[in-house]
Amino acid sequence: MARGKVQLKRIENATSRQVTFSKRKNGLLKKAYELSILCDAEVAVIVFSQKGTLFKFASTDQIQKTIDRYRKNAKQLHTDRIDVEQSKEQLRQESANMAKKIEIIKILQRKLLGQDLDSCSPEELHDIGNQLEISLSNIRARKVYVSLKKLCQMWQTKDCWIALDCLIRSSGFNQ
Amino acid sequence: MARGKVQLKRIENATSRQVTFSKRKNGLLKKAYELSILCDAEVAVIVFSQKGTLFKFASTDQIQKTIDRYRKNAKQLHTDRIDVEQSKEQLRQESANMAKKIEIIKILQRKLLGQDLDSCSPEELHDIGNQLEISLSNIRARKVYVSLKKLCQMWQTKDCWIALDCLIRSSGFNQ
DNA sequence: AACTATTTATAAGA
DNA sequence: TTCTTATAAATAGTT
Repeated sequence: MARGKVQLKRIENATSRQVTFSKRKNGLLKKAYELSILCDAEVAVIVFSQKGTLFKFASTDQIQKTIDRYRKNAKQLHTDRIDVEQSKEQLRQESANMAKKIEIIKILQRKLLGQDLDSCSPEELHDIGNQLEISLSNIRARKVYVSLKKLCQMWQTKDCWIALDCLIRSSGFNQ
Repeated sequence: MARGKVQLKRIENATSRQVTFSKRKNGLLKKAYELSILCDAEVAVIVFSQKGTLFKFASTDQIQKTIDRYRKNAKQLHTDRIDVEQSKEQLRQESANMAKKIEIIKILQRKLLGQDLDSCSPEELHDIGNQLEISLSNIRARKVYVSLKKLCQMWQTKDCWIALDCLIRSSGFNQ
């Protein structure tokens, strides 16, 4: 813009380029500042020199923060996203595992309920049958225990005749 | 910068301010472009008009991406985060629900296995006992079916004597 | 949106 | 780097 028009292309001479960078960089930042003041606009300018030095201008705190985020480098934001995705993936995996677990439990459940037995091998039929026998005997034992407990309580409260009646009935029906 | 020096302060006249904004904004972006070309620098400029319209310049892809993030506007980023948190929360809820489901199933399972019966009411004991009886009779029926099927196959393959032997044994032991 | 008088920015030289 | 200065660019006020 002075002493000769300049071609819009990379300045080959390194020194010249450095000088021009310094001048124009300052000009750009000044212009940005003026624009923000005169027109009450929110302006942010980020300039990296070839060496990697950062120059910046920001008119407000809010954009300043955003620029700070830039300064921390895009990688940080990227990393954050990856972290979020990973934790979501983890949760998805947990869900999937639980779903499998539920399936497995349900398959056994159905067999214990006497369903889907055609998918059982003879050995499995045998094992489940045994387990059910054990379960049933536990159930029966528990019933006897519950009945006797009730009976004892009644006996203690002197409801002798009612207790005796219960004893007779439970031996006949409940078991 | 022409027809009178300008005071570096907010232009009060709204129209004037708008016009100046438009002109200087273009000038700023042009300068940024020139700087990036002439000096091979990485330049990004972000300008928000008073209305909130965004104008930007970026010399490279890498900063372009960062500027795109700006363009989404801080609110958008915030919204994205909320969305992410919500979907994570959803997954957490699903997991929690599945965990509950597993617990409920397991409680019944344990009872079907004849465990934890002391937590059962007499009615529940009765129901589970009935269910187990049903399960057992299904198991027995299945065993009979499997045995008979095997027997029929043997009969068809003319293994008469073996079949007969099995029949005798299964009636004695397997059932 | 165009014009243009001036101010500003800056390329080249010192 | 900084200063100088001729000249290119930008732009404030006007049309």
